[in-house]
Amino acid sequence: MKKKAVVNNTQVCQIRMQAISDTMSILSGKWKFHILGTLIEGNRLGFMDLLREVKGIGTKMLSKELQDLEMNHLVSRTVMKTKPITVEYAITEYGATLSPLINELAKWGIEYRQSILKAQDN
Amino acid sequence: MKKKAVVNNTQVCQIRMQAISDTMSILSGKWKFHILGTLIEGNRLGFMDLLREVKGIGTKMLSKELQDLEMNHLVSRTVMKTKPITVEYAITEYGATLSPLINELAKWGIEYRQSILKAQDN
DNA sequence: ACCAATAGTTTCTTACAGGAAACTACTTTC
DNA sequence: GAAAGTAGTTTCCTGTAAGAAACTATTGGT
Repeated sequence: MKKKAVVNNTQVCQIRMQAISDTMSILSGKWKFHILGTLIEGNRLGFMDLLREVKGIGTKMLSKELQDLEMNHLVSRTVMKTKPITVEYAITEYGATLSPLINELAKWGIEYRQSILKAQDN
Repeated sequence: MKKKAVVNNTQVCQIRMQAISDTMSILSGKWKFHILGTLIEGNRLGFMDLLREVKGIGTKMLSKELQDLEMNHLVSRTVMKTKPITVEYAITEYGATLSPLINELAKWGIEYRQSILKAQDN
């Protein structure tokens, strides 16, 4: 009798797994959370502002990541008719729905650090 | 007057960013969430069980990812004195603290799918 | 003796992510 | 007219993630 998968073959499980993959794929890469976090914090930033805020990122990556985020409607891009032209990036209403998730990530990471410190005290 | 970063230079912000990086680094890779989700669902699984449950993964990746998770105390590995030897992997108490985060990821992904379907109805 | 199942490790190869630096293009300021 | 600021793009290079396949090693079943 061959064994089969028994845990992960319920439909609810499949859908959840797929959903997690979707989310992670949209937020993949080294910089997405930094950019989103920065835009949630200080709304309406120019390209050069973001380049300064998101420490370590280069123009290529910033440009590419912003395009990804814009494509997924998490960030809006507005060209202003100033001279020289400036571009304003902002978090969208939809992008703001990521806040609880980002908070969970931050919360877990902070607690993780604390648990390591505690473990070292022994 | 040179512009400086103004949004992300508060200490709270720095700590949160670092925490998010920590979390993402611990959960990095294509398979971590699948493995953790599977172990949360069905506790105590053998290596071959996981190989069957986590669809698409190979032995090398499963082995490596389990080592990572064990190193970070999210998963426990117990060698049973059966013959032939079997190994039981289980989520730790600490690993279970990831549940809220995993739920948020799944929730957001499911809502994302629904928002795309709605947008197509227009 | 041979196959199947346990739990991995090792090797080889490929694809992609990401970084550095140079470049485009326009405008304002000195 | 040169420098500096706006917002990117392009090219070239490298390290790592990941997959496929073969291999080790032990034991049980027929």
